[in-house]
Amino acid sequence: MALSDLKTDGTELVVLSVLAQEPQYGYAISKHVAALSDGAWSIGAGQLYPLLSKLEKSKLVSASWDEVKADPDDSGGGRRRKWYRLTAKGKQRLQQRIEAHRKATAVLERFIGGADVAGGAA
Amino acid sequence: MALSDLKTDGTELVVLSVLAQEPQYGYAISKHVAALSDGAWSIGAGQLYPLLSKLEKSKLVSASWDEVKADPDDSGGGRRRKWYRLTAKGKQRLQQRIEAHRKATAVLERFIGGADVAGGAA
DNA sequence: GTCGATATATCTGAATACGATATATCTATG
DNA sequence: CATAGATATATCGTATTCAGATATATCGAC
Repeated sequence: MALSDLKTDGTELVVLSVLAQEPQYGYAISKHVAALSDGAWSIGAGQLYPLLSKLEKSKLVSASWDEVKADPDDSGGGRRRKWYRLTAKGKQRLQQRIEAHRKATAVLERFIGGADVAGGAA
Repeated sequence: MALSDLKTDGTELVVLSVLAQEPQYGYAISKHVAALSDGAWSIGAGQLYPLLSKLEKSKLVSASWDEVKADPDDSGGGRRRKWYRLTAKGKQRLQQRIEAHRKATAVLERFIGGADVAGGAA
């Protein structure tokens, strides 16, 4: 496993978690991540869209375009948003990721615990 | 921060933690990691030695060769081993990494907590 | 009508991971 | 003695991944 669980795409875990609460479009996901992490984390467009595309291909999320026509008089079409929602398969994957993360964190605590002489925690 | 703290070199954190307990040589570190993680994790030579070299250059660890002569009486000795020990700077770095990891884990729980509807909790 | 925010998407240079490879010593077995 | 496997350190090469830069287009504010 080569320590992979410590980093097995934290971005994927976060995005799946966000989508587990409600369907979102890409830009909103990135804003949501920044907000919920108090600005500590950010997902750039260069990571988000390839990831969403990958998730869609592997059937973990389903996607559909929402054509927003704000007003019938509006000559233009409207801003296009692509909405993503978790599939049943995606929910399974999310639970797997959560379990793997918690297990990896527990193992890591064995290492950290023995070394954390200044932190105070036992 | 781009979600980096979730994975900011878990290998480095683990290696520093191992060295925080007592000086070790490379091969022993890799065996120790496998043992303490119940075989869940492994650090290949291709990752370990470049990492140790990097840590040494940045003064987080100090290293010295243990030249054991091929003494017939000295069973188990005679092979060249390079011993690594944490420097004061390395201990500081380790504490920083531990804090960053715990903080990142706490933030991640905000995301996971809202999504973990099927897990043991709920 | 220009600027910044919204919105999706790809490209690219840099860093990293991990297995494979190389060298050499020690131990166990035939 | 020969051979193989474990110990021990170290580099290489390919593949993946990152994160910023770039591209396109709409919308609201001034």
